[in-house]
Amino acid sequence: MSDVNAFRRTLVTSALPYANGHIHLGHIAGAYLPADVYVRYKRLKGEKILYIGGSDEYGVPITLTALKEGITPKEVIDRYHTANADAFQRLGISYDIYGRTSWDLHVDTTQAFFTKLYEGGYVFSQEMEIWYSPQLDKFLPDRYVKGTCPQCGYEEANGDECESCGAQYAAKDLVRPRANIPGDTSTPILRQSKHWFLDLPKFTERLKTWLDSHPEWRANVRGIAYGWVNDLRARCITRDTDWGVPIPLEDPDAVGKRIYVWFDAPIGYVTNTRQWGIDRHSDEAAWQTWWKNPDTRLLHFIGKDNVPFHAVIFPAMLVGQGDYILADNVVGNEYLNIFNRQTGKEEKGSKSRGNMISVKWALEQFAPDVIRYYLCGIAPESKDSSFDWDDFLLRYNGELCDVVGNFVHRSLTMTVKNFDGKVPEPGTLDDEDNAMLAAIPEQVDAIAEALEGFRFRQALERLIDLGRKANVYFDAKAPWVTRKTDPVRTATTLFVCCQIVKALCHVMAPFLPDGARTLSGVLGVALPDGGPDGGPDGWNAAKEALPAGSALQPPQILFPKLDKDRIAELAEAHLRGEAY
RNA sequence: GGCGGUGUAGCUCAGUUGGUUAGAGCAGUGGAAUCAUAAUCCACGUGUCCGCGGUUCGAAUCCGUGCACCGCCA
Repeated sequence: MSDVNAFRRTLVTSALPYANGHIHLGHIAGAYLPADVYVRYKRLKGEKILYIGGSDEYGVPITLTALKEGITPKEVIDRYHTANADAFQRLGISYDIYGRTSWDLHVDTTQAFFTKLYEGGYVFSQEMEIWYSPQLDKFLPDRYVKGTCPQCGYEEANGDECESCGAQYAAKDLVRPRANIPGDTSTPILRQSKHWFLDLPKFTERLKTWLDSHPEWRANVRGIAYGWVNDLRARCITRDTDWGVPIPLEDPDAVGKRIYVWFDAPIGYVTNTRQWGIDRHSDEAAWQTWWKNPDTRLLHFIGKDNVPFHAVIFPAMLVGQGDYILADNVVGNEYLNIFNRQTGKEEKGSKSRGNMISVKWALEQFAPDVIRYYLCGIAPESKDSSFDWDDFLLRYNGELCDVVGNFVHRSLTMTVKNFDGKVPEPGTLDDEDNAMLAAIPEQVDAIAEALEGFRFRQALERLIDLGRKANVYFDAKAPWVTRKTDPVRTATTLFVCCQIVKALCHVMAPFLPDGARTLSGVLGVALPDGGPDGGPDGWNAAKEALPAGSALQPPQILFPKLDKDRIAELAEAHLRGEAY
């Protein structure tokens, strides 16, 4: 296990969503929100951190969408890139850059990766049999061909895999092939085509050593990664298509072919870091600090489908470059399912089922903090979890609003009303006061510990726990009673409450940026937001006192409660498939 | 078929390196309070810790095996 304290800066990536559809809540709960919470926490703490994201814009499914809609691939990716970038921004996923693999710069980065691997002897070519359309005089890569699955007989199987039974097979094994292109009525035939392969077995020992050095990773990630590394096979990295990065070889067989999307997609992290350096520092070489300096800590946040790429294949590609760092952790998440109240069962989110909830739709219904709270609370960290409307209402209203929000509000309104809008001067602190004050740094550290270990649900639970302790204290001290008899006692109680509110303001910032911002305005405290260059420590500042006499603005409700009937209506709309 | 993950109170889950009567929240029942977003607080749990076998003075925690669910790869 690496010594986390030995690193000087952190580079965080979230999987690049495919620009062929709208991002949905499952994406957010797995790969984006946890990363964002982590990044915001580190920024608040003043550590140097850079957060990279972007759209994955090449590949056959995008050209298929274009064909079916009668538009260009460029129009497809522009539509979804714009929509997804906007959804992320509004939800507060705070990328330092949200790039695109269609950028010209990405051709350069990808080709450099390919060339280095080629020259290092990690890429070889081989002839293979591919389906070919006599009518269009074109090869038909993977999803351009449909047919009957050789395993289960499903008639809508793709060229290389079956959605029904999950089987993967060689193209030539597909039964009764047909072109999946509007207008092409010919029957595909098999033809030889030369392709290039990444020789993964050559990286086996290096990858094993690396995995062995990280016993602290999540069990699911380690399990999947070892499964792959123990049985590595060469993988094809080119495709018969014109939508992708050109193959940087003089070979005439490379004409009309492109680098396969799974190869160039993770390289997008590097491209986008390069672009960030150019935009931010006008420095073409700024990115190298983040990718080649061993005192940089690289972290990938992904869903489980992406584990093989981030824990095996991309690292192999990095090893092949010679001078890149490898990830210090791959934070892989399970899936977020959808709980169907009608059937009482969990189901997988899928477009054909129409049960997906897009971020776009969710943001039309709820404030970002509302979505962030629930999704962080049910993040599928060690096993699948599910989105459930009843649970959503219960968690958000019952925990965030009632426990934390209401504590903040009852404390501040009573303080402002009775002490002239200022933090009161405390009298002598008794044992309960001291115990409560002592609990603040304990709880702040406990939340930090959970965040450092990528246990986001636990971190959020500990935040709520501080609110629970605070309510117990408030009730025990009953300031609404002492107010009539003992002003000094009341002042002392509310002074302590103000300290808790202040701590809550800091610790909620990574999870609930809007609520934290509003509250920081009421309290007049600063929430620093460092970034790649670092800054002051606004996390541990949660433990510092808000001095007596500090002016308070009139309190506002941070987290308005959700109406039960409205949630029921939205759940109905969701059932009707209107949430995507 | 091979592999991985998960399996703890009605529900959602905590349970660090094996050690005293296995915990929390929600829901439920009863009570207190009324400052507050009708928000809070207190009290109340006879749970084959999935089953079976093993290691150990002692296992929810380690090993083996079987079962169930989810997923990856064939």
